Amino acid sequence: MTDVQTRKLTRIQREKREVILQAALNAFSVHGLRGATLEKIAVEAGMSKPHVVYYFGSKDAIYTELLESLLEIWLSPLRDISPQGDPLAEILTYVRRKLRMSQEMPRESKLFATEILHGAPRTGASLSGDLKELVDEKADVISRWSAEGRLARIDPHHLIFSIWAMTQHYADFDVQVRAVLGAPDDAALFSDADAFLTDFFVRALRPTAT
Amino acid sequence: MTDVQTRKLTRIQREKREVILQAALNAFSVHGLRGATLEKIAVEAGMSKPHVVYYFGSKDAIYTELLESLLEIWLSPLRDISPQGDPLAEILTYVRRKLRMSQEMPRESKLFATEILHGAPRTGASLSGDLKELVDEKADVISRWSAEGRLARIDPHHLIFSIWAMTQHYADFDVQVRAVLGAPDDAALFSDADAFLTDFFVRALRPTAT
DNA sequence: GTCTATAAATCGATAGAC
DNA sequence: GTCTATCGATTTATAGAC
Repeated sequence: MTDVQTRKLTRIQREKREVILQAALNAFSVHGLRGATLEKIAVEAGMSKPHVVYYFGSKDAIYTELLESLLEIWLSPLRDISPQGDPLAEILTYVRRKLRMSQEMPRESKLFATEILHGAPRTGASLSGDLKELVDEKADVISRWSAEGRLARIDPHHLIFSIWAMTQHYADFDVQVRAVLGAPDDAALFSDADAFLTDFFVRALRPTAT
Repeated sequence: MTDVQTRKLTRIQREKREVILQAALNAFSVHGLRGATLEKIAVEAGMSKPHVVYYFGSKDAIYTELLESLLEIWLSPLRDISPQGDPLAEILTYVRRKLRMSQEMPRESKLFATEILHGAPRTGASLSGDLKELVDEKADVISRWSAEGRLARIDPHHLIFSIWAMTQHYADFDVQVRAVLGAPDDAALFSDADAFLTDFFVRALRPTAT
């Protein structure tokens, strides 16, 4: 390992790495790992191809670094679900934060989507390890809420899947969504989606009166 | 154009093309257009690389042919929603057929998912043309049902998006779903998903008593 | 129709000057 | 640290024998 990655970084080095990571995120999120080229990343980052390699060692290393550095942010809304909060409010907040992330971080959403779609060769261990642990923990919380009658009886794991699916759909398949809706502006689209999802989950999750 | 595609096909030619298309579907659905190689397709199809090219002209042509030939099947459940049927039953049937397609045709689901995720360069016109037309038509039907009080008041376009998202999630992100659930067998997973989705959409769509 | 051999292009990564 | 030039590997597609 002779790349700059393994040593202490100066401010300028950190900034350069950040520029490269942003350019790489643009490329990878649209074309995938194989489809994106070092050349395209270098041009967008405003430096030469060897210079990009100099900072990360390889194209693969940039991709892996992106995935790892974004994972915590990506999972934070789920992590923040609190057992002490109001059940319906906690879940609605989670849904809304995930939807807002689809609006504000569509590239990150697509990056994870392609990675998992292609079999998660770099993230497989993390999925069945840390992610499973986190989801199981929150699923337990939701189960308890259901058992206490504070939430409709519902399979907590599949509920979490449904939230992932519905919110990330607006980022991952935005081309299709916008084509079908006739290219609405961003604000209108996500405002409608927020209203829809809120209403949808309230109906599905409000405990039925006994 | 000198490939066999442009001429009338014998039975043997059709069968060979079908073998190639199946091998290509395996490769493209896992690795995407760029990630899949002609070599891998040829090996799996049991013939040489030039032979594969001989039958379709190019790797791109195989990919495009796959997308086009699968589109009708892929949209048929939506097309079959009948304005004459019972509203809730029609939509639940749609949800279940889409979920069954995720179980039985995961490769096709992933093929469309990667295509749209990467910006739908080959399908863009079809999305804002035929697909938009079909979705708008069915959205009108759902709107009428809502207006007549036979279904909850709900945004029909976003309802259709939510059905796409939740059902296709089980095919497109199956690696993640299985990792989080601890690798359940196929039958159990989709049986649970069916029960969850049925219950979920019944709650969300049943008209509220006035 | 089907193959082997290979051309042609692309792309990730390295060498070496400054 | 940063560049130009280029290597070497991969990969799509073609040439040409059978």
